Amino acid sequence: MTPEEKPLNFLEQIIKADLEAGKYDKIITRFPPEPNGYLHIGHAKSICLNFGLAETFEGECNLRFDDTNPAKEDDEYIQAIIEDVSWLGFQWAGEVRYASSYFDQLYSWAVHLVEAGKAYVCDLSPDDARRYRGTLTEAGKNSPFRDRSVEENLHLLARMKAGEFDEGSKVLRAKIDMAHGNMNMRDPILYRIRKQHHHQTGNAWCIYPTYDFAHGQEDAIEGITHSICTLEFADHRPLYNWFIENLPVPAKPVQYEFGRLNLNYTVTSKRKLKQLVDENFVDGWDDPRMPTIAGYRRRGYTPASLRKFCDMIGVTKSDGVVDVAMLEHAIRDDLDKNAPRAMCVLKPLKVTLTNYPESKTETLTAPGHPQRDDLPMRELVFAREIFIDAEDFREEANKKYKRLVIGKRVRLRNAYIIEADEAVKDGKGNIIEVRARVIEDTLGKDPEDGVKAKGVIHWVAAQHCVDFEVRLYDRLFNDPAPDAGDKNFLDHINPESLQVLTHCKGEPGLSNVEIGMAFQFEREGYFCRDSRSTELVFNRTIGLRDSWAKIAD
RNA sequence: UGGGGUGUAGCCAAGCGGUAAGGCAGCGGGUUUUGAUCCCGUCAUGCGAAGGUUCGAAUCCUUCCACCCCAGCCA
Repeated sequence: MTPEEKPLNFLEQIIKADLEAGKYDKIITRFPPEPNGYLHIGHAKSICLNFGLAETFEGECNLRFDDTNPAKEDDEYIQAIIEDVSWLGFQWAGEVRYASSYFDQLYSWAVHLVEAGKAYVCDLSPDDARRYRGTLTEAGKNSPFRDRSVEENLHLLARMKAGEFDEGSKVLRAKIDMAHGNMNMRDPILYRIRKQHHHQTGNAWCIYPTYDFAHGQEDAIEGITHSICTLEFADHRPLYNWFIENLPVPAKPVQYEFGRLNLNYTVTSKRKLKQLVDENFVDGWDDPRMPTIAGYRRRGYTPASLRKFCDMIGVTKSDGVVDVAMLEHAIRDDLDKNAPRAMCVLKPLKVTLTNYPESKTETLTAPGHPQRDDLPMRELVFAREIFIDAEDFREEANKKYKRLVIGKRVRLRNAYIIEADEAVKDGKGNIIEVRARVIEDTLGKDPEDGVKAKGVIHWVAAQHCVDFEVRLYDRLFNDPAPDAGDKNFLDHINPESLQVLTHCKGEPGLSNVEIGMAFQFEREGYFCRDSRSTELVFNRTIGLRDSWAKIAD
């Protein structure tokens, strides 16, 4: 399907209609993360949505940190988030923005509500406040502090701001309706006392606005036209609108909600991801097994693959669970088209070519990519002793096995056909070497005797290869829904999510590749050079699709 | 017993009264010096259920059912 045929999602339909109706000259969206953790794949969906909408409709998208809770936030997260959004390939309009830079304005709007008799200082303790709030099916009751005079409220609010009260002793609440069916409308809290150092404003404040009181007003200040958030905020919308209607804001943004991304075999909850990091189940926020943008980056996923994935899954209001196979498809698709090929033997088994002279070597050339001639050719050295993968040899096998078997032939990728003669074993019966023969004149052609090779295997010359470590990553969880119901996600961590292989043997060209550089190790999968190791280490991004694996078992 | 939201194939998802797009996964076949890629074919008489309106319903109406979110001084 060509791009112009692609159906519009519900948000695109709304925006298109708004623009056609002349409601806006230009749309402005925003991506508003709280800097309390690293961004994960679910955020990637939101980023692609918000920035994508701005791109599609020639509008703008802001990057704004929703930093209203200093207790959970950290500057480290701000830097990481900025890097991740940039890496995905998006550019925000103007400078990075902070909710905290609007604190003065927010405070004066709080005063405005107090003056209008629409907000009051409440002394209820957190426990009492909960009791007064009622339940899902029973109305709450009014706080005994609800009818304080405007003057008293003004005075108390000023004293809260001045730091005269303890944390938890007072809050500022909107005066709406304690019997409302929507809990968010039962006199929601606007300000709470937090005597905390803030990463942006330092010690300037000891009261901080809540999400509800801050978010819509931030949107209004920035002239956001379409404020897009996830489904769980849908019942905050009436409150969002209440503030917009009761405050002298410079614009009237509208909130829309979409279904957040859920991925099977994956956990996407900042709290749980933080726990994996803090309790050392993984190596950090950018551990290649983490579903964080930083993790995918280090794993070898490309920005294009993540954007393609977000494009594939669509945007709707239904909450489903996307099959992680879709993500894997997106990265395979990108890397298949773009990653140069190389050969790497993961589990080396020596093969001696008995009819190939000991002193002889040949330099062979191989294409950088089978379907692309714009990628440079590579040079391979062929010699008497080579390594093949232990999995590619069996003393005997049935007809389905298309690799090296004694008495049978196999094609060495980009080189000769060989035929195996015998397996050499150690005292315990382990195969330690295979002795084989090169079939003459089979470089780029079939043997003259007409006996073709059944399969193709990869190899490297024993004296002309690079030795390095390879990290084989697999999914972090072995349960499709590790945190469903009352399951403990930690019980479903895949013990084989990381397998470290040392002394893997790669072709010579791999000796000096850039950090992050991606390759397809032919017949194995896609790998990229790890960004945190000074030594040569390759991370497996994803294996090749493997129909043999199904036949084999 | 409250409020909000969602139900189209194993999964994601088009569809907006004119007779069920597309992708992922799967299955079958072809090409192949990667058991990859690529190509071809196949995969919902059916749209949560039951009624109704209509020449015609996944689309409109009624009732019912299932699932998700909300009782933080988190976002």
